[in-house]
Amino acid sequence: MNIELKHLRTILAIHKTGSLQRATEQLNMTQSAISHQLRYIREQIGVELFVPETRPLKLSPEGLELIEAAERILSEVDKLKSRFVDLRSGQTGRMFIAIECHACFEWLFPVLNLFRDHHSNVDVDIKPGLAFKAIEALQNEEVDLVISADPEELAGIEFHELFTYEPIFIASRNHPLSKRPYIDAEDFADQNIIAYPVPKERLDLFNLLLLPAGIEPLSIRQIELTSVILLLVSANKGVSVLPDWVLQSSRETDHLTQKRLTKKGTSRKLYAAVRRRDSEKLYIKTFLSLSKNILSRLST
Amino acid sequence: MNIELKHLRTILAIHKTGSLQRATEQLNMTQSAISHQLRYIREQIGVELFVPETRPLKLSPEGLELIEAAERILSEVDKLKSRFVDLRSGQTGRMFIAIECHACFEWLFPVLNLFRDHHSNVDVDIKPGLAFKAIEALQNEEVDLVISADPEELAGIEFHELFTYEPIFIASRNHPLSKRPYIDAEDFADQNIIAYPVPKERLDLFNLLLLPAGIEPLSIRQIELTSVILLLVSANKGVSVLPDWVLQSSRETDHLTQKRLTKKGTSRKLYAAVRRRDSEKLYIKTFLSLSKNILSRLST
DNA sequence: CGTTAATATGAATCTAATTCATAATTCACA
DNA sequence: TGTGAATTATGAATTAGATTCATATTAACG
Repeated sequence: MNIELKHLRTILAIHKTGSLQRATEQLNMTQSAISHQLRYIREQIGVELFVPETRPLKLSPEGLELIEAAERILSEVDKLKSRFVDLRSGQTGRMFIAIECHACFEWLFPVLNLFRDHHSNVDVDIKPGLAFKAIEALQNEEVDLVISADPEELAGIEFHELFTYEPIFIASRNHPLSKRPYIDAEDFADQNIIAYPVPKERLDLFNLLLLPAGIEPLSIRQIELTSVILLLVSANKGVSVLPDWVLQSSRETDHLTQKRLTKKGTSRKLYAAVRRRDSEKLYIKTFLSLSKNILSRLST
Repeated sequence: MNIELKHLRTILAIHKTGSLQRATEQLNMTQSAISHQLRYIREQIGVELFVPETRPLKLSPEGLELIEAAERILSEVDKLKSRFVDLRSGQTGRMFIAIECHACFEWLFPVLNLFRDHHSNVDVDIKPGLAFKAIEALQNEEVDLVISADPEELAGIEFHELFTYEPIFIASRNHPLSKRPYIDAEDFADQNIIAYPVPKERLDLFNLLLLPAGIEPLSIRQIELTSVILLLVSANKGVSVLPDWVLQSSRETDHLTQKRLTKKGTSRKLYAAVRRRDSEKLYIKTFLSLSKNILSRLST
């Protein structure tokens, strides 16, 4: 027995209009086509759906059952369709975020709070623990957006620039380096560094200064939470380098000095990577736009 | 956007087998056909269902949603299909009964009680008030079975003989006619008749005797309920003619005499009319067979 | 990195749905 | 009841669309 949705729609149209003739308008088919189809359906299900030789067409009890089931099924299908229309247009969807950049929680949470006001239908989550494989996870569709500082050329992936920030040296007010106008690579040679627990090459300090200069600090202490890093630095247990936005938005900077790295200062850019296919989605655009403006919001 | 059940089945098969190649077995199609279909579906819904360039094929979040909906929809369709298989085979269905014959309640209820044991899935009802238009209602599919004493040749309608019965004259023990060995048409000329409230031509007494003989009784009193007729006859308010089975199964016959109509007695047959299309249905067959045997059951 | 297995693609083929033309029914109204 | 108008059914011709075949392309795994 082969039934297709097309057949259910035909039966429904015949029933609603009361005749094959009038159903032609709804279905955009000739009366003949409808008649042929009706016969096919009758053969398939083997049960008379309409009382024969009556006009207007009257449903048999079996036909009535079919109509009821057909309405249920078709409405379910319509729901599915409109769901996909929404998905396609970005009215709704999933936005799982991977962050390569450890400090990014600081601005990401405020962004997501704003985001929720615009797109409460979008299923948002932050997937930690993907730090290194984040872009791979994006290609795999395990996540839908990656915050990264290292854009690459990849098929199907787009990197959108979010904002530029400056990595800033911090130390206790009592620290010897707090006298300097700025900090250079060599200054770290005898320092205890406090940093996020990620490979060196992904820390701005190493990336921009120490690795190019070939300088190794005295020690590196790895700390997960930004506020703990600030605490330890305040207590003069070491020095650190954090993005300027972290220091702007934190309330625990009273006992700290902040210095530029190198005389001219340094800068890095943050990017959001998404699959090209997703980049037109409304909620992705919203997210990008909110992210680009978040720093000015945080500083006010 | 055009989606058919076929497409849902294809997606489901691909997902379950994990590859187009293996889905060929389930779907009985070539890999090429499946690939073409998959592309068509993608175009229709405009959303990537599988993560591209991965093997084994992995569902995208949207694809997962589709699968879940597809399973719901297809299971609903399967339910509908098996419903029709049942309907066609007569495992289930509707059996609305119209009775032209007023006294038939007497044996119909016992039959339906037995019937329920065999076909609890069948929706049974007795539709009163259709007395005259019963066969028409059968053609209209308002009812599915008619108990009738007057078979006709009608397209699409079959009359199945149930049993033969004898219309019997009853009167009070004190009634003058109770002395007679049998009753003839002329005997009714000065009698008060008690009968069901139906047109004369549908009463056995008139049908068989009085109309052919051109005899009019003194009066006719119309009474709905069989037990009330028996009561009135017992009380000598008039005489009546009832089918033999009524008298056999009744407990209120003590004060009555029963006489044959005419010396040789009379007989009538009862039929069940059904639409030809329904006559192969299991439950219809069961009903016919139970009805044919009901009289012997009642008399024991 | 090459070999193997799987998927995608284009053209050809084939199936099945639709239309066209027309016959057969049914309905309404005289 | 019969007659004309409207509706449905049917068969053949056409068309659309689904499937296959042959083959190119792409991933997977040693």
